[in-house]
Amino acid sequence: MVRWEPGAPERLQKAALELFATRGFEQTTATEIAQSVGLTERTFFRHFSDKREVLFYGQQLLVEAFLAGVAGAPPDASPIEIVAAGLESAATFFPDENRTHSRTRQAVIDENPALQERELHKLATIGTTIADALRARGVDELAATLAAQSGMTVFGIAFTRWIREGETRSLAGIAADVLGELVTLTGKATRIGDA
Amino acid sequence: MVRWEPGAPERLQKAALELFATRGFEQTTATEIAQSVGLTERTFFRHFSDKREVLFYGQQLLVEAFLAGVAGAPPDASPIEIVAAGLESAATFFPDENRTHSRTRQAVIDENPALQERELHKLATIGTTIADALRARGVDELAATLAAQSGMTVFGIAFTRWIREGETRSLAGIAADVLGELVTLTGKATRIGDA
DNA sequence: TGACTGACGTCAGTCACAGACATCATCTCG
DNA sequence: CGAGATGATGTCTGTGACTGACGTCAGTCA
Repeated sequence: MVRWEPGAPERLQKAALELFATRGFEQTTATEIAQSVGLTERTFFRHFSDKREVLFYGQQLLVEAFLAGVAGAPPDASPIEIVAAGLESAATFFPDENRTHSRTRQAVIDENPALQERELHKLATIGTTIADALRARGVDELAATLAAQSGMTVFGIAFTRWIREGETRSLAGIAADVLGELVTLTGKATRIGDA
Repeated sequence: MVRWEPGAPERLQKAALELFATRGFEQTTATEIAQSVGLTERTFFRHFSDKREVLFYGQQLLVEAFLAGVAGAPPDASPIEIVAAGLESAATFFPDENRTHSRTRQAVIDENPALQERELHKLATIGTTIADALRARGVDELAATLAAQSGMTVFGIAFTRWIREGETRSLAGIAADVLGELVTLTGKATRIGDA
């Protein structure tokens, strides 16, 4: 006989997404989420630092996937190539079966500025972590920051496209294309940095 | 005989920055800010949609400066070159006399995640606006988004460096350098997008 | 068996924000 | 010149996000 149902964070996360998707983020209170899975508001805030965080549970795994890709890049790879390796590795965290779920989640985020802020902050934090990893590999400060943040830009754009209705390509494939486009784009800046 | 002192938003903004800088953002209540300039909490929230927003008052002018630069770019300029023009124009909004003030403000933001979130969201919003402007010039969707977001990345990095203790170069100069470095970096991605 | 721990509940409090309504100097127009 | 419109403000009141302090109790382990 167990005292509580196990997996409180997961149950809260699932219930929260469902409620947010139907009623909207602001129209859903933390108390409602907690009660819908037989818990109290206080317990909700023990698992998640704030109401928004429940939607971002598990992001640490994405960071680790990214870093694993960075670590696996060949020693002579350029910063952008290292980031490309990170992107490819991170993309494995979003298999095509997750597309529908990701779409639902993103729809909720896209409807609420507060959630967009949190998402951007998460991406920026990952970018900082990647930049640290690049620096640890000997990349200089500016190049590391630029490459890492550009990688986050590419990831964000690729993810948005991966989510699109009718899209069938894998996230990794899209990310590679977007990164390629970035390279092409900057290559056309003939009047800048052509040193 | 006037009923109220004029310039309520400006007075609130000034007082808020001072209080945030001394006591910290979270340790300062909206009521305190308002009372310090002889107003009430309710009036504070009439001028600013939330407590964080008081630090971002006037960002619209930055957007307009950016857009003016974009509009002034030659018709045959590449997306990156257009963004470069926008950056140069936007940089004029931060003359060197403002360095100390910007430094103080940024120190407050850097200490609080909630403020960082707002800042990132503002930057992203500007990026979206620039992307729209690029698309209006005929740049395709992906290139416009990539160029605009990259521009925001460059702006952010350049601004951080402009703020650094001991830095004497202008923001425009630093931004041009950072953009050049981005072009150089992506040019080294020999295994990617070399189509 | 008894102390200990971990996950939870209860209670009370602070503060960010928002709606409704009153106030009053200034402005507008007949 | 006087009545009503206007706009920025104050007052009052409520909700919901979060927090600290404390109590509870099943399972663990010495």
